[in-house]
Amino acid sequence: MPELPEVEVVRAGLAQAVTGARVAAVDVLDRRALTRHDAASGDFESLVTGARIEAAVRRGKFLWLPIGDDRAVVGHLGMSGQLLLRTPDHPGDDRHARIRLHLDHPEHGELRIDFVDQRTFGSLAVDRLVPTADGEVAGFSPGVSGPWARSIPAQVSHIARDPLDPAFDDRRFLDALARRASGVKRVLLDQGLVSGVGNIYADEALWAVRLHGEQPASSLTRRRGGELLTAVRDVLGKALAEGGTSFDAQYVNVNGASGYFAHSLNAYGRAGLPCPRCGTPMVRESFMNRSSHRCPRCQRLRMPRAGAATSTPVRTDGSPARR
DNA sequence: ACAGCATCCTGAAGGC
DNA sequence: TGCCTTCAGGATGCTG
Repeated sequence: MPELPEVEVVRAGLAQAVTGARVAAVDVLDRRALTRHDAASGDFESLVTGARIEAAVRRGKFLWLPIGDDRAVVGHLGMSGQLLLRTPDHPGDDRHARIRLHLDHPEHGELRIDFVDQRTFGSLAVDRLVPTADGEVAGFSPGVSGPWARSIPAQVSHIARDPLDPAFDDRRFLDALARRASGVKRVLLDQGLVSGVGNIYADEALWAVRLHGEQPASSLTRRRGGELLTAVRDVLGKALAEGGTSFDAQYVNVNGASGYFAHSLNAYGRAGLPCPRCGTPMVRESFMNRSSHRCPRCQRLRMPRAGAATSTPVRTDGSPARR
């Protein structure tokens, strides 16, 4: 389940069920689900079997289960991955079940985590934990802490903090925006700069602040950049409060239930439908092998005039230039 | 160093 | 019915 809100719903579901559990056995049904596992560090099954799960932590769209102080089981759901909590006797006959973790919890008894993934872009891996670059807590795992808290899986260390992380550095993000000539949507999707935002929530945030996705990031005023960041936080937070976005049974929580945010979408998937703000039919445009959705009236491209000093951002909110 | 594209994979949906 | 094309919420590695 792709973006931050959906991954957080999964993390929260796992945290309350599996923290303190021990891994009794592992079934790897499809080794393609281990493409991010470095076999040089040892066999996935033997590293996980017998381990005690300390917590469930998330940064952006990555989540991990610390096992001991310096290792974790890292998960990424890719486009279609699910982590489902099941009873030990569940048939688990899903066509796309890739990995099963059989757990034993001191209070909840026996249970199972099934990693199910149709398209196999997702994966599990055991990775070593390395100290965070800024020395702060690595990710989101409310109410639980331990020696692992300020460490991050090595393969996640290049991923930026997400905008809901208290240690997210707003100033650094705005500085980066000012330096990037790329379209602002592309920048929002760069997980090395700000994590957790994907195609849906990028379109939603851009709609909220009336920005065209191809607007050069460096053309935004600092103030517009700040408004965009606020909009990103707002849309992620609201989606999270509604349990994430689901269009079909593919995007579900650990119990297989869907979220409700699809009803609240203003831009994504609304090609041909009226813009909720001005009524103009929304358009869909091709972008990076996928789609962008926007209102052609509210979200216009405002290119800097040729010959204008590039250091002077253009106004992008439609208000008359002053001063 | 950065920007942008192709690629991994499976299944659903729509056109003919 | 069947075949073909297009599309899907992601990250990465390669190219220029």
